[in-house]
Amino acid sequence: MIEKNYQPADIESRMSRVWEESGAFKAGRPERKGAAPFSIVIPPPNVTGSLHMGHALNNTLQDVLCRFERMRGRDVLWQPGTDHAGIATQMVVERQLMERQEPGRRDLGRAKFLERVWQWKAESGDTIVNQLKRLGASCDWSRERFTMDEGLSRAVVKVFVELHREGLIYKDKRLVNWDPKLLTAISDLEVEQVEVKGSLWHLRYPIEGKPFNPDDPASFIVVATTRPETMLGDTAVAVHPENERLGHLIGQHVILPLVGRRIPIIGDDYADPEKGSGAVKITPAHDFNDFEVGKRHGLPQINVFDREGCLNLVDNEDYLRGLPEGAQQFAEELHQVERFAARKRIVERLESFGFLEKIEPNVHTVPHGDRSGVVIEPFLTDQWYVDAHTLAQPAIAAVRSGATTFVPKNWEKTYYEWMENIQPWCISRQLWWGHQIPAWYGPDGKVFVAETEEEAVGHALGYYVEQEVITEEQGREMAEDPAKREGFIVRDEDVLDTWFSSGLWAFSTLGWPDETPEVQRYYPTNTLVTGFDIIFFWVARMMMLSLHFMKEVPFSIVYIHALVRDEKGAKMSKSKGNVIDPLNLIEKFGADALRFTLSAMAAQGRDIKLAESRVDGYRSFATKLWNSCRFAEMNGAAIPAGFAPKEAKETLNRWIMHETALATREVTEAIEAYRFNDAANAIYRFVWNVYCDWYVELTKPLLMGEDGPAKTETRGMIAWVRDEILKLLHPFMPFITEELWSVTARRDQMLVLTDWPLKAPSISPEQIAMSLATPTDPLIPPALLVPESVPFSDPAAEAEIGWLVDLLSTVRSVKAEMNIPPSTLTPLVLVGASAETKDRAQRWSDVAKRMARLSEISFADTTPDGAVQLLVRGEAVAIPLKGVVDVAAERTRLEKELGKADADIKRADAKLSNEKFVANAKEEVVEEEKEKREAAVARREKILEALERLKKAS
RNA sequence: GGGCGCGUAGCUCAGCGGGAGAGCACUACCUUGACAUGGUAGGGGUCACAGGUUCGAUCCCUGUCGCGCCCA
Repeated sequence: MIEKNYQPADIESRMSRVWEESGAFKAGRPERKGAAPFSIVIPPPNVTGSLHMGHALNNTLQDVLCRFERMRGRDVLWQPGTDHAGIATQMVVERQLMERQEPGRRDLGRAKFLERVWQWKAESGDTIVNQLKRLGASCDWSRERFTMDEGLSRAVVKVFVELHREGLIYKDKRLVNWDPKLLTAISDLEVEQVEVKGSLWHLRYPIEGKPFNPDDPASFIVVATTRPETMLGDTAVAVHPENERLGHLIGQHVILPLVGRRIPIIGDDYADPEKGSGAVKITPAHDFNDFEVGKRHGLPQINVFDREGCLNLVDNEDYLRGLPEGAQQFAEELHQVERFAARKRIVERLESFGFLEKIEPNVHTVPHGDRSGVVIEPFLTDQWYVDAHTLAQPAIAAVRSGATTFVPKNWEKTYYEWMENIQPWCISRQLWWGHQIPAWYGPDGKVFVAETEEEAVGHALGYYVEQEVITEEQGREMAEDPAKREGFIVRDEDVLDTWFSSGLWAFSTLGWPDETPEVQRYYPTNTLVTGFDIIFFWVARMMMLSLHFMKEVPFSIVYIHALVRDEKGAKMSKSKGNVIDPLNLIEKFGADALRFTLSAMAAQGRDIKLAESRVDGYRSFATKLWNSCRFAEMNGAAIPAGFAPKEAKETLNRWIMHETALATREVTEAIEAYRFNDAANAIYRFVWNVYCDWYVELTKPLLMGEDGPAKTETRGMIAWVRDEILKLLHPFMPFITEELWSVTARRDQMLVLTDWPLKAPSISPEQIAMSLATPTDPLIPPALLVPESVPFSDPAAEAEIGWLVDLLSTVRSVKAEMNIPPSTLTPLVLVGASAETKDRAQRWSDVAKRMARLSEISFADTTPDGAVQLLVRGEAVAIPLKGVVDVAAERTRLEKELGKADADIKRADAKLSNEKFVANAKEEVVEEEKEKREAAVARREKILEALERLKKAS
C-alpha cells in the first residue's frame, strides 16, 4: 500500500539502510563477474568537512552516472573515501585542545598529539561520509579509504622514494609561500590573491658620496614600495637600463637608510620606469620577483624575519654583515617586532629623518593563506619539491592525444595553460599530521631516503662507517638500538602536502602498490567528476602521478561541473553568510528534490545559481509522481502475467508506449552525453505533461467503466509505464523511486539493480557480423547500417491521441476566452469531418465530454449560425452558443486570429518569393514554409467564413 | 595585463542558423472520484547594444557596454 502522503524523511532514512544491508552498491557482485566494469573514484572530501552545495552537486552527478551504469548491467565501483587534510585537521584538533583548556600541541609533543588526531578522526571523521549517504550516494562503502590508511601510506612512501631516486623529487632552498600563522610552507595553489587598499611608500635612499639633503633630489634616489618594512633586507636598488631620468645612476651605490648598508644601483628590466618612482628596492629574501632579480645579479639574500613574521635582527649574521657601528643598537630596538608593527615604526623613523617622500594610496594584490587568512610571507627555506615540469609532459600528451578528454572540452585549455607553465611543486609541510617524509639525515646533513627506517638507517650507517665517522662496532649498535642512534640519525620532521597522497587516489585506493585484482579490474577508471577549481589541485596531479606509476591515464573522461553559487550569483562563503546548507534543503524538501534540482540545473559550462524555490518545485514533482502511483494502485494497476506492452490493442495504450519509447531514448542519450539537465527535464516532462496530464486522465473513463479486455490491458499498461518511469527516474530520485518500486508490486529485486529500459533493440554480435560481411555502401561504416530505431513506434496512435489532445486543449482555451464558466456544458459540432475524424470522435466521445465539459458531440456539414468556430488540425469545430456567445468578444477573437494568419502568410510569402531563399535554403525548409503557408491560407478562409456568419447572426 | 565565460519573461535558468522555452512568481477560474504540494486557461521578452557574414541571426564573426571567474 502506498502511504497517503509523500514523506521524504521517512523514506530516505529507511531506504539508506535497505540498500546498505543488501550490498547493492558493492562492486564485484558475483552475478556481474562477466560484466564490463565501470569505475569512478570520488573526489575525496576533506575529513574535517561537512557537506556543502559543491559536494551535493558533485556527488549527485556521480551517483546519477553510477546508478545509470549499474542499471545498465555494469559492474560499478564507486570508490569512496576521505583525505586527511593536513593543515585543516591539525587546526581543528588544536582548536579543540584550546577549547577544552588542555595542553597545546607543542606541550603534548608529536606522538601524543597524533594520538589525539586519530582519536578525533575516530569520533568525527565520518561526518561527511554519513552526509553523503543521506544524499543517496551509492558508493561501495565497504571499500571506503582514507589517505592516512596503512595501505595508502605505503603507496605514498613508495612514490616518494621512487621519484626521489629518479631525481624527480629533490630538496631545494627557494622562496616559498610561508604562512606565519600556521608556521608552514604552502603551495602556490593554497595562496589566494586578495585585492587590498594599501599604500605606496616613496622612500629616499641617499646616494653614496653625496651628503643627504631632503631638499636636494640629486642627493638621493626615490624608491616606491608597498612593503617598507622589508627595506631592512634590501640588497640593491633597480632601475630600468633605458630609464632616461635615472639610468645614469646605475653602477653607483646607495646607503640604506636607518641600516647603513651600502648597496648597488643596478639596471634591470624588472624596474618599470612608468610605475611608482621608476626605481624599486630589491629584497631577494622577501619577494618572488626580487628573488629572481637577485639571482640575475648575484645579490645576497638577507632574511630579516623569523618564522612567525617578526623581525629577526640580533645575531642575524646576514643582516649585520658589513654594517657600520651602531647597527647593533638599532637591531636590538626592532628585534622581535611583529611585521606590521615594524612597518609602522620603520616608516615613522624614516619620516623623522626625512627619508619618506610621500605616501600614495595604492590598490594591489596581497597573497593570503587560504586556511589561515593571514598575509603570506615569501620566505627562504629548505623544502622538498616535485619536478612537476617533467611529470607534466606525459600528462599534457595524454590529453592532446585524447586518451583523457575533458567534458566540456573547453577546460582542456585551462589544463594546458596550467600544465605548460607549471612550477616546481613544494610538497613539504611543517606540520605533524600527514605522511612524514621518508628521509633521514646524518650528522653532516646528508640525506638518506628509503621506504623504511631500517633501510635508511642501514644506508646511513654504512656510509658513515665507510667515511670513518663511526666505527663498524658503533654502526652495529646503532642499527640494533634506535635509542643509540638518537641524535645521530634523525628523520625529517616534515610531512607531505595532502594533495601528494590524493594525487595517487585513482590507484592507491585500489590497493596499489600491491598487485590486487581491483587494480587489474577497475583501473583505469572511467570518469572523473569534479569542479573546475580542482583541475590544478587534483586532476593535474592525478594525471601526472598516475601516468608515471601506472603508465596509463587514471580516467578517460573528466567531467567538469559548475560551481554552485547563491541565487544572486555570488560564490557561497561563510564570511558572506550566503551559504545554503544542503542538509537543510534535504530536511525541508527531501534528498530526491535536491538531487533533481541540481541535476536539472547542471547545464554544461554554466554556474548554478541556486534558488530555493526550484527545490520546492521539484519536491512538488516528487509528490506528483507519488500521487500518480497512488492513482494506479487505487485502480488496480498491475502487470498481468505474460503482458507484452508492444502487443497492446488500445490506441491509447499504444500511444503511451510510443511516448515512453521517446522519453526513454531522450533520457538515456542525455545521460550518455553528460547532459544531466536535459535528462532531468525530459523525464520531468514525460511524467508530468504526458503521463499524468494526458495518459492517466484519458484512462479514467476506461478504468471507471466495466471490466473487460480493454480495462485489463489499460491496468497493465499503467503499471508498465509507471515501472518504466521509476527506472528512468531512479538515478535522479533514488529514494522515492525505490520506495514506490517496492510498494507497488512484488518484485524480484530492488530497483537499484533492475535493468535500465532499452533505448533501442540491442544489436547482437551476429547482426554486427552480418553488417560487416555485407557492406552495401563502402562509404558508410557498418555500425551505421543498423537501423537507428526506438523499440516501439506508432505514428497512427500518435496521430489519433494527438488530435484528441489538440481538440481538448483548443476547446478549453476558447471556452475560457469566451468567459464560459467551466461548469457550463456546451455542445460541440464537428464540421465537415472526415471519416477518420468521425471515428475518432466517436471513440473518444466520453472522454472529450468529460474533459472539455461538453454536453454532446455531433456532426454537421456547415458551421451553425452563431457558433464559435475553431480549427483543430485543419478541420473546423464549432461550439453553437446562440445567445451565450458574446458577439463582440468573438469578433475580436476572430480578428486577432485573422491577424495571425495574415502575418503568417505574409512571412511565408516574403520567404518564398525570395529567389535566393528558394535556391539556398534546404529543401525541407522550403517545403516546410510552403506547408505553413497553405495551412495559414486555409485557416484564413475558415476565419473569414466565421466572421461572415457572425455578421449574419447579429 | 593574459585567458575563460556570461548578459534571453518579474526571479532562477534552458535553447544556440529557419515562426522565442521551462520552473518559480503573477492573473482569472475550478474543492471533477491520485494529487489544492493540485487542475484549467492566461498575461508577460526590439533574446544587452552596434556593425558584419547569410536567402535568413537570439544563435556565427567583429566591436562597445555591463557582470563574473581564473591566471599573472
